[in-house]
Amino acid sequence: MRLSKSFIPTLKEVPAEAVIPSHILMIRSGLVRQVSAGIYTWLPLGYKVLRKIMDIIREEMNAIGGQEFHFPGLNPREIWEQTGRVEAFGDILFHVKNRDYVLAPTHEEIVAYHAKGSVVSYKDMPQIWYQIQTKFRNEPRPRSGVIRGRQFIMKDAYTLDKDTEGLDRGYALHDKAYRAIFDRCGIKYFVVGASSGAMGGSKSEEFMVKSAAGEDTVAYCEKCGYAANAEVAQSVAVGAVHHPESKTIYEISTPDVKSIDELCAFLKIDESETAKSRIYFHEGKPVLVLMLGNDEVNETKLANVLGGTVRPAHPDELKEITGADAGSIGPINFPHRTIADNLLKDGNNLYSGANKNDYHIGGIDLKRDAPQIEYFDLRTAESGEKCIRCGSDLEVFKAIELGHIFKLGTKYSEALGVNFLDENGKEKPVVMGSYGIGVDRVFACFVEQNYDERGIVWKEPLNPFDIQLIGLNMKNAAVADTCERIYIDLIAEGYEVLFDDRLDASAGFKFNDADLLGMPVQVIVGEKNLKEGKVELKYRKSGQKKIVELANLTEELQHPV
RNA sequence: CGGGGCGUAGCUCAGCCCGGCUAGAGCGCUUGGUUUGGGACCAAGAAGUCGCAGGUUCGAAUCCUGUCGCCCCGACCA
Repeated sequence: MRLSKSFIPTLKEVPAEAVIPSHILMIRSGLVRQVSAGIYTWLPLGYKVLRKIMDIIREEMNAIGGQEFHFPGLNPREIWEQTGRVEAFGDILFHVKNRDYVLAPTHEEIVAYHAKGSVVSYKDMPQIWYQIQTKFRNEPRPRSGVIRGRQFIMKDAYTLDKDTEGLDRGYALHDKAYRAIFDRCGIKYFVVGASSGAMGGSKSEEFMVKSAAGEDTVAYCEKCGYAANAEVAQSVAVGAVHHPESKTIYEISTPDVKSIDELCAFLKIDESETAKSRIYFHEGKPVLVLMLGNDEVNETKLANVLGGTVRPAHPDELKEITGADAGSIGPINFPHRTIADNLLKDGNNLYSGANKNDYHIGGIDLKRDAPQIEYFDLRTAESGEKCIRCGSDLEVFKAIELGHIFKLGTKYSEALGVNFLDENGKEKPVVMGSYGIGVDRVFACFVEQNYDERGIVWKEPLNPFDIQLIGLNMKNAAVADTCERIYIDLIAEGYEVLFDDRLDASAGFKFNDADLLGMPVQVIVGEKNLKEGKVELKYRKSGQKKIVELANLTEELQHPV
């Protein structure tokens, strides 16, 4: 393709609305353009790559027996009422104003609609149905370019089975297909077991990519693959020390000491000798939560332990409950339920608040002085702690969700009456699974993982072109003629070539554009080298350059360095 | 929905606090010429109802009110 005739609007300057690298580069290199918040046009070069991603997805979905559909984006609201999801989605669901239609944010309802009355016998199953289609969600805050949009492209698949064993098989097939898809796209990812949230159903796994732009926080062990959402992640951390001699408790005047850091500095002690108190409300009653040192309370774990929901106490409530303000609260003589993190279990000679402003208590032996305490895992795992499975270092970081596979079960088939007759002539609801991939996210994540200060660094197989052919001075007849010949030859060899044939662009301009666009190989034709019958090859990733005989060009291209 | 920021030419921004001649710069664009190995140079030019609406004022990009949009943090997130 000739650059002079292509619509590839590159930008030298960073667009004001973009913040994260992939978003900036996707706009700067003319792949996408924003139309409105969370709404993007895929420009020709970007769409070319997007199609390559979709082709890979198609191949792998077809390989596990998937059949491609194209479901409508516009759905009758009535179907969504039947599963209760108009209410469940709430404001996220787009409603059409002049008809009783909604814009589909996913397609379980439509799949169930088609299955009903058509998939009627156990002999009709299993089925794997999928599509690659635009989805609509009225996100309250679109962000990070195409990573969270109001309109996005999703590959969604659905399995229909007669029993849970069938569902297990379909689920396993998708797990395999997803790994193949992300591997082929050249994306570094990991898999996290997750709760299935509002989708309903039991088991689910998320395919994640590490990224500062991510919306989830996960703990991950590279060594053994242990990965968990930070809300539930466990880790091995050093607990409170049990000294052979337990001191007796004593009160210490600690004027203006409010935090653990200040307490440690004031008493010249280590964090591991302190216990931090937090007051939460659970079912209307206060609960003191005691953590080692500066460990943060994990509210998800706390809620799981107590059952139901919890909320932190307001500052004005603290005084009433404890007799002190935040910073001086402690477990000794605390009149309500007290629970503590496992790391404090054997602690003695600890320091904590005295429930009296500006006073702390030292010499605490929790077993002796607060025997009523119940112990649970309540802390949030942090980087550098050890993996509970293999003991290696655990890393906690932000991640983007690329794909999610769910065992739905019979939620939708029961709601919509999608039943079949089994071997015994007994009527049963179809067992469903649901499997999504954010196609635009695959694109953005690839860019997040493959760029440098000059631009995107494409690699097989997603690269939009194999080669960028650069004619440095196209007004020079020898350069122009040689470029034309190389262009035709390379295409004949089967390469996809982007030919920078612009007449008026200067050399530096073309070099910078080529680096920004990021094709794996640049073939550079300039007067200087051409006089000696040579052209230059530049490999985008390494930056390595090589002057080669024009006659040997195609051969050289077959042996990349 | 809470907090913060921004809206001036295709893009990036200055001007606004402290109202006053004809609203600016760089990049990009058009025309002509010179250039061509790391975002060239010279000359001439086109391009903005200063987001929108109302108000204050002799006078508003600038002050006030409202409204819409965009970005960031948080909440939310199959």
